[in-house]
Amino acid sequence: MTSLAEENYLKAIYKLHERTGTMVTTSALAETLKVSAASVTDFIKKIAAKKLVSYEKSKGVKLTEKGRLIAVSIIRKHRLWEVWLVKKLAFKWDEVHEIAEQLEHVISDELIDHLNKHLGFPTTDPHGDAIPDAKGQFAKTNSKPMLECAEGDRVKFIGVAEHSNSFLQYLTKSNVNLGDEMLIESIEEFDNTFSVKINKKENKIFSKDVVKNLLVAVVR
Amino acid sequence: MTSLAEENYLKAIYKLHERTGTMVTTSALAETLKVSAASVTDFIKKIAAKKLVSYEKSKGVKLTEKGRLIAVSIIRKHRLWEVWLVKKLAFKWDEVHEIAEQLEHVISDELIDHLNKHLGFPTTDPHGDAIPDAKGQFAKTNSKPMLECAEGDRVKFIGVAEHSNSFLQYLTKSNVNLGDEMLIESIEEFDNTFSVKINKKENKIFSKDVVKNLLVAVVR
DNA sequence: ATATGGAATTAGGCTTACCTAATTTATTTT
DNA sequence: AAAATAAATTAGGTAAGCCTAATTCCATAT
Repeated sequence: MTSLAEENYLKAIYKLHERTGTMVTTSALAETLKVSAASVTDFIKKIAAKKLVSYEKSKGVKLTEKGRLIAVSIIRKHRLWEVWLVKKLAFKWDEVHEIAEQLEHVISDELIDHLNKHLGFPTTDPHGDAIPDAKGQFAKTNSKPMLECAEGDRVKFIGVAEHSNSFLQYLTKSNVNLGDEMLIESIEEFDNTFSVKINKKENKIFSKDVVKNLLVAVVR
Repeated sequence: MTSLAEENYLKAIYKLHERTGTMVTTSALAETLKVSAASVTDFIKKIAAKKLVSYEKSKGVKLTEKGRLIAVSIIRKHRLWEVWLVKKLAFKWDEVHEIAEQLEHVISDELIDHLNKHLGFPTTDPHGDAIPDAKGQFAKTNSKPMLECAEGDRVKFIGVAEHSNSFLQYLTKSNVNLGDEMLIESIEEFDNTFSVKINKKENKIFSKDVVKNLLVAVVR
């Protein structure tokens, strides 16, 4: 018996913890869920009573293993639906989030199994994020922000650290796509502007704001 | 702004009206929605205030055009999802109802358009029910229960009047499938048992309870 | 060690969609 | 037509998930 609200709280706690690595604060949750801090305090007490989170008054919350499994199953569903929307329904990668936010709450393990099979058991979503398996395990990846690369590195673009429509649309418009191979030709030390050769053809200039959000894997 | 509960009430009213042809009673709604009659009276007043139904106290409700359009759009989504579940995900026709009951409430016109296209613009669902178009129009069909046929009629099995799992599973088990051609060889006058030749090969005996739920179109 | 500003909690309320019990209305049966 | 029965409505109440306003807690600066 997991309500819609519960699923959204657990998912938000998971994602905030992923970003910060610390306990999740009431105000951060209120901000992401667009509800008042008072509502968050209220709700947290309820899910703490159900042992989905551990709660330290005035300090914040952390998912229990039970809560984590629910959160991850929602994320799994969300990402599988995103793959479907892009691969089968021809949506763009910047159009799928809101729809997947609804689809992720549909309850049927058989549905998810069939969908997973229909998609050929994908391991990443259209933004390069890993899809956890049915047991809640993530394959670990060796990606890092391009910002951490050095001149001369040859890398593959495998994910984004920022999922806003404006960033995704900037990449689409610039014809930068997941899977592209990139050679970092030079880095301007002053402002971290990167000069990159893409797929051995085009040259592109990326600002620091861009390279810190491009996740890459070093090739060779 | 149509809530989940509203969508379910409107759909239930639509379906009950379709079966009975009359105003829909409080008790019939309570029965199908599995809520108390008092809750129904309550809710009906709210949707009547929104002009989704016309309500005559103690007599029942009828959908307004506004309410009908919402109900039909839910039915459209439900049936498109059922097609997807059967055609693309390989579910059986008796496994899709509950899942489609959840998917039908996902809100995105673009999603439905893309899904419709992905499915090749189907006009009927896996049970032979017509899928209304985006404007809420149904193509009219000329189907009738096999019970109304005469000896010697050659017909095509195009739908079911009863959607229970037990009936659907009976048909599957008997290897009777949508699209089968059937020749009515004889009818036992006493109890309306039909002897039918299917696809010019197998002979089958159908009880009255079966033939009244097989919807067919006369061929030629 | 204390004051202060921001974060969190408590108190008290609201709305939605449900409930049971009591009452009223409508339909049958006698 | 009156009585009995069935259906519908009203009255009063609950839980979930939200709100604002008031209060308390906590970290930091003085």
